[in-house]
Amino acid sequence: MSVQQHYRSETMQVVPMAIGGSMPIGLRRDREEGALDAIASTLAVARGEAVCRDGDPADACYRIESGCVRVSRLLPDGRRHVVDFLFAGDLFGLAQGRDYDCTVEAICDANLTRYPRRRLEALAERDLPTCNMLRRAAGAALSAAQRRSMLLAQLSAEERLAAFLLDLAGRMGVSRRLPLPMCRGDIADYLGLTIETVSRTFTKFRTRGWIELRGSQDVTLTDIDQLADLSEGVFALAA
Amino acid sequence: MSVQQHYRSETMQVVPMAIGGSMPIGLRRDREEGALDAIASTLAVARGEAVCRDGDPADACYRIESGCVRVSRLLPDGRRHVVDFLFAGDLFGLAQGRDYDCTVEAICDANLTRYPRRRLEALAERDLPTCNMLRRAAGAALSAAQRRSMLLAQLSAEERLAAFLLDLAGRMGVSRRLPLPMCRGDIADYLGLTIETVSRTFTKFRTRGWIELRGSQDVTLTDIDQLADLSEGVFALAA
DNA sequence: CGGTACGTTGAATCCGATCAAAGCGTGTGG
DNA sequence: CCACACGCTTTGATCGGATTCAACGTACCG
Repeated sequence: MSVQQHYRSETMQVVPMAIGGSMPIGLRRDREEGALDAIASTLAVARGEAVCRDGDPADACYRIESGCVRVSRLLPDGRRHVVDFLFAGDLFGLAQGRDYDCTVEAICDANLTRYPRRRLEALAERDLPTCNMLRRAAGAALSAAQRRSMLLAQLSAEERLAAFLLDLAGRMGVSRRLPLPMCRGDIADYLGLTIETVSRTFTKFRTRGWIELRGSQDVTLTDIDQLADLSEGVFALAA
Repeated sequence: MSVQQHYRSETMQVVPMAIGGSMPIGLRRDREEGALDAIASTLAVARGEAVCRDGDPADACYRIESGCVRVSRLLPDGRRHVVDFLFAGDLFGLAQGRDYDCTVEAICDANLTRYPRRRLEALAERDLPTCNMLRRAAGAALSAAQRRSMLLAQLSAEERLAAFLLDLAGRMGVSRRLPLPMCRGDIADYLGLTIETVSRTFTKFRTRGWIELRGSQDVTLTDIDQLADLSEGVFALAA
């Protein structure tokens, strides 16, 4: 069974999240694009570079065109939380606060489209198609965020990693071979685990023959049924 | 320091979440209410009764007018996850799927306003103010859901309960004395802990003099600073 | 070559889960 | 009115999965 099949049940378009009140989306280039294009500019970000930082004035919203970015926050005591990984088609930055409450960094070279926040908000206020698109995007992102809460609240380390791998494969549109753009530490902070636990769990999956690893960032899912079974259908609830 | 002060930093209006792609909100009765009122009806639900069940056709969206409801889901293996508790002003049911993916039950007698889903969606499609209100509500709900993910991923049992109590006090609009409408099991399934751990943590807080308990559902927050300190500012990030 | 950053593996520890039993409160029926 | 049962909560003892601490391996780069 392919990953796509597992994920077909989802809302069709793979939908990620976004940052603090900002939403992630599967924005479609279609009719109304004209209005959006009028205020858009493009931006290339090299691997490791930040797009914005927690605390900066939130003056723009972005769409990922290619590459992958990591959205993260720090707790006062230094613990880091990875809010999400965003891929092509995802939006972020529609925060309601004056400032960003997340840091966004490229983990692969990425190309973004930039929408000035004031102008995008003004457009949404008066343009029904834009408003509806953002509304739908936010709804989908909310749905994804709630599934993630369930994952974090109820699943074990193995279950979390299995769900993560399947979700990622679905979002990246691959069926078996999955090039992981992020490092173990990123995955750990995303899943609420430690680096060591993530690493050990990868090893377990490998020794059970559920995945193959050709280097730490190149995973092949060899037994998707087992992984899906373990993941408790967290990402197939909207069946 | 009062709980309100701790929470003033939040988006003004206390904003809860909603169910699967549906959003929770602080809906304001204002100008455009006319259009919404035209399709609204009211509904009283007694404590313990269900408003809708996971798997039912999702034919309506609701706003809580009074009381409190619990939104929950079951994993295939029987584990339960409490997605949220909703109070007066909160919305739920704007799911994108054909069916509800959550069960919603009253934990206090509650009064709801019911909006037929097809008509509400049609209204949002053509009415800019309604669309914008839903868009904002979804954004706020998303922001809240992301804070909750951080809580679940990074905080210890004590930190989670402290954050929960402060959040609840803020949402219920009380400063110190907090009538808990939900039982220990509900809190456990909301925070990703067990009943026993929740109970023990309440006891710890009591013996440290941070809270007083007059019966298990009547809590008084006596040292909010300590609780806020423990909660790592998870609910004050949008400062 | 070192050096550095990342990943894996091992051993010890700890927090929260699990198993078990005992309190408590409320409501119902004898 | 009391006895009892049932549901919820608290507390105790033990277990186990994930973290922590530590070491080693590996790849990349100056």
